[in-house]
Amino acid sequence: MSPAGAPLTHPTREMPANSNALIRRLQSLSRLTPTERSALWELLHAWEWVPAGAVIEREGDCSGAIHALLAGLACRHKDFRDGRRQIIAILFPGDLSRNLGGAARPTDHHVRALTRAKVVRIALHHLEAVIEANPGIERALHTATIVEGAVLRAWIVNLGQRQAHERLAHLFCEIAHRMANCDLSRPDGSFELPLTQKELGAALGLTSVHVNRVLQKLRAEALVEFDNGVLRIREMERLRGIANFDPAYLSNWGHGQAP
Amino acid sequence: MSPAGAPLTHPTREMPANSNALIRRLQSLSRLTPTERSALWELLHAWEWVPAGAVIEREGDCSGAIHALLAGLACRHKDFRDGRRQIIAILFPGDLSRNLGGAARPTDHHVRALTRAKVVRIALHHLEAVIEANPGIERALHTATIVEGAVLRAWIVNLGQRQAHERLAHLFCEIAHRMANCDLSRPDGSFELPLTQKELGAALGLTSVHVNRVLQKLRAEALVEFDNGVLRIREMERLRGIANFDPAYLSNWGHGQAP
DNA sequence: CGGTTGATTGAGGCTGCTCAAAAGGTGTGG
DNA sequence: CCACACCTTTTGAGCAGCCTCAATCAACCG
Repeated sequence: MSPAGAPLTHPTREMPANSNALIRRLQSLSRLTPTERSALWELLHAWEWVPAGAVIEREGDCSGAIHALLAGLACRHKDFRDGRRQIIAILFPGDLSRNLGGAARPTDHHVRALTRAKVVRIALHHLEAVIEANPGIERALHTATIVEGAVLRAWIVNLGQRQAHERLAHLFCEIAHRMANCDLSRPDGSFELPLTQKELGAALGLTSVHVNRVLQKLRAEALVEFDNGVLRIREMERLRGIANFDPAYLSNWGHGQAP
Repeated sequence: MSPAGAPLTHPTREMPANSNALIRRLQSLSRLTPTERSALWELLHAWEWVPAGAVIEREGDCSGAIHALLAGLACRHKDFRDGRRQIIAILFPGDLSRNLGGAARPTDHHVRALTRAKVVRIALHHLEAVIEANPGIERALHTATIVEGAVLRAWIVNLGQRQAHERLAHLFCEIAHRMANCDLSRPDGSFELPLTQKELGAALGLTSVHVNRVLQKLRAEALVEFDNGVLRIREMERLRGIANFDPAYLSNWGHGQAP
């Protein structure tokens, strides 16, 4: 809890680095020096809460800023004119709205808060200046981009090859692992997941009606409980078997430190 | 053909940089100095041809090397034990088997030649040394990663929301644009695309039987011709309309130079 | 010529969609 | 406190997109 303030020059007593989701994330991807941690900390103090449903970044935006999610859940999604919506990715605390290096391009999708969310806007020139002085941060950000790419590929496989119940099972497995990585799981393994069935459908390429029926089947087989925005996976092993889920893609073996 | 052992002081007459697909690609993503171009050239002289179907990189591989595709087509794909296969991405000349920074992790999918392909293996430590001396190369590689991410997101939308005929139309549009970017289109806009209907199905999450029927419909409406491994889009505008295709995600506006 | 691979066609069936309506929950205003 | 609107979940009936299985045809190759 307390900052573990090992002074280099003298990293402030005010920097509870471990309480910041982005710093925690980057630290798990690549080692950060105390200087780098405090440089990050400087970027992140002007956060604010936004309500569920708020648009964090609009499609077409090229305002020269990126946003970091510090608490809550968000998603990337693309809307069609006829009402179809695809959720492309789910963002957890510590995720960024854009990848470094692509920040100058207009975004091709919306980023939206799925829950009340703690968000900080980071001006691009500001971030670049910090990176300039702290190459370790750049390395960590690029590693984050790599892991995100692996998740996108897993989603493609999920949408392309699996049937509805396998698809939902896989999504639940992924979310459970990422929740645990963010320390958002309760002791019994359950966690808050305030997604509607419509939103699950938008992530899975299914209608909310069908999600409902599939969910009932998973419930009936005592695999999961999902009520009141809380998901509890009762039999992870069987669920993993159904989904053919392998969590390797979510971690960063090989580079930096392992979780 | 000949390795062009150029001293980096004088940018040799032997370096037809524009004849190398990777150099051309990176150049289009970010400006490269002559020194950087020749440093890249050094990395790429030991290429070889591999036959169609050859595995370029195996799932689970962590050999400390990445592969660059210099000619031909390749794909990333994931296989299930029961025979299902999803093609996750199509690689064009100038694409890499892995993203820089993730090269030390074991790959989570196969990379396979779709046609006879010109491939060069690049040892990781070698690449890192070159990047160390030429930061412009690193920037270009990261931009390539960003663009690749945009393509993955477009595939997720395609698989999740579009019906078979829209899906196929979208894939054809994407391929046509990327072919043109690689100067692989003929004057009449047609190009070689030696994919089987089974492979198209594996990319689109459809069976080859259904791909066949959808293809017939597109043909019947005079939208495309697809015979003998050659695709010709006869009415790009209408095809784009069906697919709801917007090519913006394939380019790199904002950073470096525009195509 | 037989063997193999890919394209094509047909019949039938299942998964997941559409349309519709009812039930449960929540917040708002009278 | 109730009435009302609104959203989400749930359920049902019918349909359609896509799959499965199977067979035929065409091209290529040793």
